[in-house]
This record gives sequence, C-alpha cells and structure tokens, in this order.
Amino acid sequence: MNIGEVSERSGLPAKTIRYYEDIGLVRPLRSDNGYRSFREADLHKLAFLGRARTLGFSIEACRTLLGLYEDGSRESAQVKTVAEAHLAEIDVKIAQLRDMRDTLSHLVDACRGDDRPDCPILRDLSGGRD
Amino acid sequence: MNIGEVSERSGLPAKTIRYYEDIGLVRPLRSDNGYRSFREADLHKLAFLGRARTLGFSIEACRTLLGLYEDGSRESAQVKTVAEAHLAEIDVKIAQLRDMRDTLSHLVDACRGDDRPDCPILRDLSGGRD
DNA sequence: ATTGAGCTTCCAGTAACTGGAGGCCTTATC
DNA sequence: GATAAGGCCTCCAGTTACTGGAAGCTCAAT
Repeated sequence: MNIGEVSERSGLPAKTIRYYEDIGLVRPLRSDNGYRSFREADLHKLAFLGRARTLGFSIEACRTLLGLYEDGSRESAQVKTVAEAHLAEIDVKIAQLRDMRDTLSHLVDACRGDDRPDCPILRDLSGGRD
Repeated sequence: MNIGEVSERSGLPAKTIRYYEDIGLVRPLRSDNGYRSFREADLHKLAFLGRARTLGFSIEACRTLLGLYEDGSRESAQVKTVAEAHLAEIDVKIAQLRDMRDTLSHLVDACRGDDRPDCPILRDLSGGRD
C-alpha cells in the first residue's frame, strides 16, 4: 500500500503518517522507487494511533500503548494505569476550563455590550483599578 | 522599576515579560545601563495580561483587549464580542473533553487491570480487531 | 578586587503537526 | 516520444506561548 491509500483507510493525513514514521511510531518498508510501502499491520497501528489521539492521549502515551498493544504478555493493569493517568489529566483540564467559563460568563452577562465604554470585563481584567 | 520587581508584583516570570515586550505587548523604557525600566502603567498592563491569560484568552485576543482597555472611546460591545467568542471556544473544548472523558472512563471501568493481557481499552483502540 | 545577584541578548527546544517549495515517479493521452 | 496530471519524495519553516540555558555586562556589598 502507498501512503495515499493508508491515509484514506486510516483517516490520518499523509503528512501525519510521515511524521509518525519520523518519530518512530511506524516503520513502513520502502519500494524500489523510494515510496513507502505499508503492510496491513502498519495500517492497523496507524488506525490505533488515530483512535488513541482522538481520545486525547499524548504521542508518548500512544507510544506506550502501542508497545503494550504489541506485547502479547502485557498485563492489563499497565494499560489501565496509563488510561487512568490520562483520565485524571482530562479531569484537571475540564475543571480549569469550567472555572474559566464560570468567571467569564458572569463577566459577559454583566457587560451591556452597547456603544458606551463602560465595561465590567475590562474592569475585572484591570484588577478593578478603573 | 526593574524587571524583577515587575515580575514579583505582576506575578509573571521575567522571561514572560521579556517575551511580551518582544511581541509588542508592552514597551518599557530603558535605563542608561540597558536595563528595562517599567512605569506603573506598564505594570498595570502586565497584570491585565496575566489575568486575561488565566481566563484563557489567546495572546492575540489579549492584544485586542489591551487595545480596547487603552482606548477610552471603545464600545463595550467590542469587548463583549471578543469575550463571547472566547466563551464559545471554551464551550467547544469542554464538550470535546467531556466526550473523551466519557468514552475513556467507560473503557477504564471495563478493564480489570490485573496481570492478564486481556484488555478492553486496547481492544477499543485497535478497532475491535483483536 | 572579588563575589553574588540581577540584568542583558541570543539560540534552542517544547507538542504535534501543517504548509509549501522543488523535484522525482507513474500513468494516461496525444 | 512528448507532455500533463497526480502521487510521492525530502527538507525547511511556521504554528502557540512560552521556557531553559549559555555567555556576558552591571551593581551592591565586602
């Protein structure tokens, strides 16, 4: 398979696939003409990576997961540990965003949004010194 | 004021303050010895930026907000528009993270996390082909 | 005179790609 | 056989918002 077909079947841009090869996540063969030549297993890996990325796993976490995926003697506890760590990160991010959201939505609600300069949003940002 | 004092009073690292000067968000004076010399107004701007950043505004949004802050003839509608756009982005991010969280927490719950290789998380990532 | 802290600039690196330039390879058409 | 289109190649630069570090000047105190 050439990169175009793999791109289509995995849903990943060709650029991204080349990048993943650069950083050692996949190692496709090469044809005589220099083109990358992907096996089914490479495609599966890339699809795996795409899915893991949509779940928000970092590239390094993906590398770990891929290693476990390919290691028949893994313990599921290892996988679970990685996933739980990521879940905890997601929770932190959500909490941070919610804090921002709460503060910001109060400010937005308080702002009349008309043609006058008076603005609670700017007042808040300026530390009330205004 | 030298950068150290401004850093302490604004809560921003000196590195960040220099960076903000680089990209034109503040323009401190210079002393004869080459040191940056900050006025109170510069400190206020930096504190403003720090606060806006904690609310998640991008640097470019901060630049816009700072411009409005300094423009006595602004209309609060302009500020509100920027804030609402940012609020919408936050909502999108929260929704994405929640989706990830939901999927991932189901998978984590389904994984026994013991010494056996069988793992629903990997099964999901591999597209069920496992 | 010599520390040590504080300041300066400049370069490189982070995360995970993405865009673009310049240039082969392949296939089809005239 | 020439040519054009499209796919592929590599390499370089840019993105966001900083952060770390090196080499070196300045200042205050000893």
